[in-house]
Amino acid sequence: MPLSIKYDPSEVEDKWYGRWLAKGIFHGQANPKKEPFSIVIPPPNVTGVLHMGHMLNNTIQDILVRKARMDGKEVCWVPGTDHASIATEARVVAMLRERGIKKSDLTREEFLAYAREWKEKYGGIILEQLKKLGASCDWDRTRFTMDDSYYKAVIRVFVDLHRKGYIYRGLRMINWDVEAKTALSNEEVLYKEDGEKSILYSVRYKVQGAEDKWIVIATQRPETIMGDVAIAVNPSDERYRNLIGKKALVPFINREIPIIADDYVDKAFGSGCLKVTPAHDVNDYEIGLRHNLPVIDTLDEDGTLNAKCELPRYVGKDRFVVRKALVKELREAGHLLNEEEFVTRIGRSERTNTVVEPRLSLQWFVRMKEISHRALQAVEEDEIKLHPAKFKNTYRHWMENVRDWCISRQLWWGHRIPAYFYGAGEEDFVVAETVEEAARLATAKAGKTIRENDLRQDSDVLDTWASSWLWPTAVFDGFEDATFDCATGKILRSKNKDLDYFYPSQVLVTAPEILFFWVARMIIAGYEYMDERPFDNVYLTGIVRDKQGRKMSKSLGNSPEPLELISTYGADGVRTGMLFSSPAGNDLLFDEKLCEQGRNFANKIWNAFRLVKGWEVADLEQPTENKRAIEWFQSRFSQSLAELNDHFSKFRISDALMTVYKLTWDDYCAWYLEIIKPAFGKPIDKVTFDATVALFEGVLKVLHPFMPFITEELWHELKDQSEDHFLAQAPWPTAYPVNQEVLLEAETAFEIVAQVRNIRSSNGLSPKEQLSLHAKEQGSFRYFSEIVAKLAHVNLTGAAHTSQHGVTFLVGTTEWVVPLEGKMDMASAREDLVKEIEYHRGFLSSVEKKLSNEKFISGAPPQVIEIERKKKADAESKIRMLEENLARLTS
RNA sequence: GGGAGCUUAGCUCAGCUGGUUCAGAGCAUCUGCCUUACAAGCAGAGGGUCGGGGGUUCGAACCCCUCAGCUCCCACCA
Repeated sequence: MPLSIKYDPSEVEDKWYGRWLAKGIFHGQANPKKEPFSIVIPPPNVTGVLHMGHMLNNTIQDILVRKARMDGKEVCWVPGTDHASIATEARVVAMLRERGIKKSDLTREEFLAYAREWKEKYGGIILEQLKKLGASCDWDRTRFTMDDSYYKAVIRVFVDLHRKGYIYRGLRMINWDVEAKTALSNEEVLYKEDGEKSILYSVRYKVQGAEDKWIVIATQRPETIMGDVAIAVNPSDERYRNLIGKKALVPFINREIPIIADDYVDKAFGSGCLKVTPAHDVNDYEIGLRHNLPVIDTLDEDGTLNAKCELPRYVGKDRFVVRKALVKELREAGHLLNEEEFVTRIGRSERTNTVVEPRLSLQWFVRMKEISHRALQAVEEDEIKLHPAKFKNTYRHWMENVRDWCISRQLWWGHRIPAYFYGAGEEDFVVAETVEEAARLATAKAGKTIRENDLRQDSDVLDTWASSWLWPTAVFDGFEDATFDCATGKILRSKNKDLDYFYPSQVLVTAPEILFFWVARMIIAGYEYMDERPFDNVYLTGIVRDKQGRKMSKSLGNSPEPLELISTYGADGVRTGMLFSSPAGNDLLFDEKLCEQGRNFANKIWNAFRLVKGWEVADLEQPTENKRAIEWFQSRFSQSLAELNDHFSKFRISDALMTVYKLTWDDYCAWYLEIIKPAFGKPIDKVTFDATVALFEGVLKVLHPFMPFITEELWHELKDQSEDHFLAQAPWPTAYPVNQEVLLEAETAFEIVAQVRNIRSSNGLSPKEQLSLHAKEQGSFRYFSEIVAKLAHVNLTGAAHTSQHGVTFLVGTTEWVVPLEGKMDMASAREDLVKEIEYHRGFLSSVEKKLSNEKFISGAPPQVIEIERKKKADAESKIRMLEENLARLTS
């Protein structure tokens, strides 16, 4: 059956993926005879679907992993998913809302049952999609951050860090949704692009102890003035310097508050005076801490004012109602001096669209400074290398300014904080892995019997990153009872074979935007629990954007559907397409044309295969040019291989692909196959054929990490391999001896061929027309005369007759002539010569200028001067030749 | 506001320690080809004052200063 002219990936891909899986070649396990190579996948959100970012990220991981497998390493790429508490909970809430169910009407257990149902339904999708891409993960090891063992690990770590004093409970301003009566994460607070219109009110406060002296503040929240505890001015503000240290009176309630100085205040904004309300503003809270001010919380959790506002007429009324009424009162009392419209950024709840209220509450924190200095050092000293290295700066800056990490989230979907309360006091709690243990500890702490039923577990869950930061160890069950020493809080790696063997992993491939959220914290946890870095290298990919440079997003609708791309262009085509323009750390401006280029490349390989496969092999003598071609390609292949290995070692994956691309297309197809290709219908000699297949095999091998499917298919077709012997497991090729002389001569020969083709093209001569070619000097070729003759369709003849009309060209310093009696376009030949002479004259004069510069002669090293002298001599002789030719053409 | 980075061909990017592997690659463009593996292709060609200005040096895409533009991260203005 004749082979199709086009490569069809559809059947090929599923076939080979199935066979690889069936044979278990992606599974890795401790093997002391081999070097380990492991990667842990950045776990995608469990309910997520594959997007272009995943495609890029996982393609890179797969390339690295497949290369390592061919390098003979014991490879383990651990896949899995993240429970993604906020994202998943939000989606479950939305799903319930569609069904007419409100989260607030459900108990925690009911809600979690829905969430689990959701997870079961959608949880595996993204991993199945990764298989379509060809991802060679060790699927037997698939993990989920809320698997029982993983859950236990997270809780164990919380307990351990608390015991070590790294976790504490503290006050923190959070975003509060007064309608849903719940805290919101930053991600759930939305800001309108251009802000929202609001009114800035100027309100006067009486200065204590001075007749008719007032201080004017600007606020957009007059309803909070009863919570004021100070007025702040900038210390360098001359206008108010004499007021610092005095007191002011809050309107209506006449509470005394100090006038203080703080750098935070912007002299130019409003009146330059800021009312400080620590309970209702983050910055005010910070100022309050600095100046030791009290906190007066005048708002209840439903957004109404409480008794602390000291104005009974407003207690129980909504903050916006109060604002309106209070503005009226202020105006009537003459305290309102000005109202102006201005645009401000107001946060609204993603869930209820209500204006978010900053609110103080008790949260759990990790002390980051204390726990993170080894992690900073590790990157500083290149114990962990970032690629590209420019991210070191960003990393350092963050680590040096790291703030305590708030790890509690007011959600249900996640790891529930293992703190158990037994009394009303702030300190009446214990932290324990189990409720039994908690009861025991509580009894001891309280000094009286506390039963499990008397305990209330903290209702919050942990930040998602407080589970995923354990990923590199937890996926290997590092925190299981048998290997975790609860007394020291260290993992005993010798008791866990897999962990001992595969940790640390060789590389982590992820996006720079989670360098801090995730990468830095994994490093911290790695040192804390393993006493060792979690990975040797971090490869940071860019963001996938569209052609116009916009981030790909659902709402813009500019993100292609990955699976459709795969079915249109083939997985190999999409993989290479994504990598054609994707150096580490650079954003990828995605264009479907790149996938098209990838598909075309696959097709090119396919057709090379068709050509070779179609040859009839005969027991002939091997033509010289074939022998030379084989020698040359072996050297060329080895050169590329060295380049390729170098690129891989530096994680320059795009460059590696480009090397393979050019080796395949230019060197193997365009030059090598064209040289050895027998005339139509003629057989090829066996020696050449066998060598060609062997060389093809080498090309397929280096292509395989990038294009696993087509290469596996062709490898089997080409060599009749047994079905359960895979290219995916074949050893990476080794270099042939490199013959520099052959390489150099090939370069010259190919340039001559191109020059002759150019002459045909500019003189309108057919490629088939036999021409002759000769050098001005003898003995120009040692190996390549037959090859030039074949490719350029020329007869190589002896020295030129100077009288002949012909086109000449220079390659290196040798002059070549193609006699074209009567067939040539004299005018254009002359024009070309004149242009070339001009160019060389210009070049010559710049060299001469350099050489006549006294300072250059005395300052530059001798070899540089020597090079310049040679340039001068070469240019002069070229000009001489060209001028002679021009004279001949003109005569 | 604090920090980091970028600017080289129409586009996306290489360019390591300052000098012949220095001005490159892929794509796109233009010209000619349906030449028996491939038009998803073949052959050939054109294209850049290395963001502007200044400096250091015998010599600068590369080092320093400065201006302009862009991008990202963190904190966010009562």
